[in-house]
Amino acid sequence: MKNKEEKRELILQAALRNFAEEGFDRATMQNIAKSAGVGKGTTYEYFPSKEALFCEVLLKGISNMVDELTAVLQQPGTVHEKVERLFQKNLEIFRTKSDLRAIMLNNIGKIPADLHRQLMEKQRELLGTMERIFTEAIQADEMVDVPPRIAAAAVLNGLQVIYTYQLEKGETYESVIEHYLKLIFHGLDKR
Amino acid sequence: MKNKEEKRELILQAALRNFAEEGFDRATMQNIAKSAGVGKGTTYEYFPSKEALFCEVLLKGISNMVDELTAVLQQPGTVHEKVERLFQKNLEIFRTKSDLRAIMLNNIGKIPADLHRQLMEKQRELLGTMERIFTEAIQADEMVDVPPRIAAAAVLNGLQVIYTYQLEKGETYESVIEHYLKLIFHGLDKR
Amino acid sequence: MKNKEEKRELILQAALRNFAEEGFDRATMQNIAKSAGVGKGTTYEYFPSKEALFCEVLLKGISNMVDELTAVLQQPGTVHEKVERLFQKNLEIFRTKSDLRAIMLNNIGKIPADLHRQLMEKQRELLGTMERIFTEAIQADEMVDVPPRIAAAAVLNGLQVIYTYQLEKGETYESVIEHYLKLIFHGLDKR
Amino acid sequence: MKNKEEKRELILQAALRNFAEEGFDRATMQNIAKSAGVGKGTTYEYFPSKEALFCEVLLKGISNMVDELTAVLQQPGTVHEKVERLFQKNLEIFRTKSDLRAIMLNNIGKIPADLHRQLMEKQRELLGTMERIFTEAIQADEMVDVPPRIAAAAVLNGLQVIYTYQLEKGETYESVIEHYLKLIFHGLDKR
DNA sequence: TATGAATGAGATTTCATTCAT
DNA sequence: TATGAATGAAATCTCATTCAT
Repeated sequence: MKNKEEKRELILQAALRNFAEEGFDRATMQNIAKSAGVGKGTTYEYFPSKEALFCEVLLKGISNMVDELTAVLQQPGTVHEKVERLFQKNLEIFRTKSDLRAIMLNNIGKIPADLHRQLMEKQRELLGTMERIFTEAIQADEMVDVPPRIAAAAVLNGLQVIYTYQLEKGETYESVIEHYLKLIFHGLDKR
Repeated sequence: MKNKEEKRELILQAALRNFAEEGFDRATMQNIAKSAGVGKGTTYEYFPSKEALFCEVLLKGISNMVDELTAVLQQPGTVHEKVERLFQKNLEIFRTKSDLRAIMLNNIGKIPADLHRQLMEKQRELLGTMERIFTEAIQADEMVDVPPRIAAAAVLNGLQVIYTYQLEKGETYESVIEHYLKLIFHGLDKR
Repeated sequence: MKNKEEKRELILQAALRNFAEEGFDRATMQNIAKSAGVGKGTTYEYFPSKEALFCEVLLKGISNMVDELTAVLQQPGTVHEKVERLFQKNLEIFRTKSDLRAIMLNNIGKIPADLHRQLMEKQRELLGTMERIFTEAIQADEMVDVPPRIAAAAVLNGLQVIYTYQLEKGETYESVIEHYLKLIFHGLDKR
Repeated sequence: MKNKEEKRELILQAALRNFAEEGFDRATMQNIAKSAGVGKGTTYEYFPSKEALFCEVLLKGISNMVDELTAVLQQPGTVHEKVERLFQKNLEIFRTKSDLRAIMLNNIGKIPADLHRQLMEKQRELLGTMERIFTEAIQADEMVDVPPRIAAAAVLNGLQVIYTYQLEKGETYESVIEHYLKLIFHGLDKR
């Protein structure tokens, strides 16, 4: 017999898959339970409602993701190195956690205000970290003097390109990122 | 008495509002009809199904939006001017067409394959226009030599910042855009 | 412009076809009107309701059918000849008025009590005619002495065989009827 | 608490009654559920759709009926005895299973092609049994030499008389059957 | 008189949630 | 604790009928 924590985790993972594939409304507790290999009623022993389950899936997933991104930013190095590692980690997440991103993309409107606040808070954490790095870099004369918060937002927003960009023949995500980073650091204008 | 085209438009607008506020699944034909000031059955006189209505709302909205953005890119000017106008038009759309964006954000998963293809096509049009502008600018030695498609994707992706950025005290979207454009053209690195 | 009676007839015929193909519930006034080449509202100028239209279609059709069958019974001849003509006329009706029979088969339950009474009355007329013929034949010692009403019911019931019998290779309805008549007159027992 | 099989049976019986009284289209799952003493959703736990429920009701009922009729034909005896028992069993069914017949009469058009094939197959079984009996009887010189299949169809068709015949004062179904059988065996002609 | 746009009652079906076992 | 049978609210869609033109 599995212990409680393991079964809880099983349900969370099954929910992640189902919400990703079907979206919040179309995913059913029935299927989530079946995916998890438990009875329908059992899910309600661990989570009080479908919405609560959804929230936990999302909060946990996003938190992990943000934590991973934050971690690479906090490793020592230049701004260049940090941003580059950020994009590489982002690619890794894109490749390994498609479920989470699918949920994010399709269910933003289903997120209760309460959870939304928590999620924004998490995101702001990452933005804050990025901003701090830029502030220091500006002070250290390591980069151009732009409002660091806007720069941080711009770079973080750039992480999304990978989710919409259609690879051309011969391109790899790695090569795209390489060019993308060049743009971020050099800009469009010639020097 | 309104004529048929006007009533159709009325329903489309009511649907836009409802889909934006509730998402596809939660929005009900009942409410859309009430919003439009018509009976439930009447909506079915104009649109064969909820999905068909949804598709038309989306296709029409996105098409208009892309057309507007494309239009400003095609007015004469330097790359600088074009990209700047693009961001300003984007801000204008953001301020006037929040409903459409809300639908886009929350219902990607509900978009039928058929419509999805049409939408991607529209989006590719815009990307293509941007890419062509960059290609010419590179040939004219007006901008740095990066793969123009990637640059185009980067700039277009940048349009989304406005939808997530949280204004600080004293900031306006106009000032944010100003800094943002500076980043796009100059990059983070000092010269 | 057609006159009123012609348009009425047009609607009745369209209704006959539609009720036959779809059954009472599935047939729609919309389609009936379209089949008749008139507007939806127009049908209501001629018939107060869907049910009323259905009743008139049925009553008219059955009345015609019974009248045709009655007519052949009233032509002079022996019992043999009359019953034989009855079956032949029945075959003719089967071949030319499949719509009416389709309605009869599938919509008995939809027939309002009021119409049902009228229909039974019509049927009883035919039964009565047949019964009278048998009564006379018995008195004339032309046929065996059985309760003429039961004999009449048996023969009339026999008319239905044609609607369920599946022809074998080489058989024709004509040949089936020939054997069938032999049975009616001679019975199963050897003599 | 009833077990699953019993509840299933309860719903089937409620459906039988409702389909008989209202016809397929007018009968509602709501009412069927109420008749069965269960909730609306419960019916869908046992039958995937209204149509599936209808099919099962019909197939089960007809199968039972045909099996009962077949059984009496297979008991030993002369052709006379067999046909007589057939009519008596038919009367018994008529008296005890009016619901089923009502459905048959009023909903032929609602029967899905798939079920229709199964039903015809069942009916053909009975026709085949009857035909075989007649074939043997003819070979044994026990009855007149008519195509046995036609004779079988005629006799089986005769079973329906009971569903349309209106009893006169002083008549009973038993007496009607008695005369009817006489007709089948002796025919109308005098000897 | 002829029309068809407008309507809303009503049907089937889904599924989150409860609760007896 | 774990289960799944039972439930009914709610959503989409159909169509007879009305009525303004």
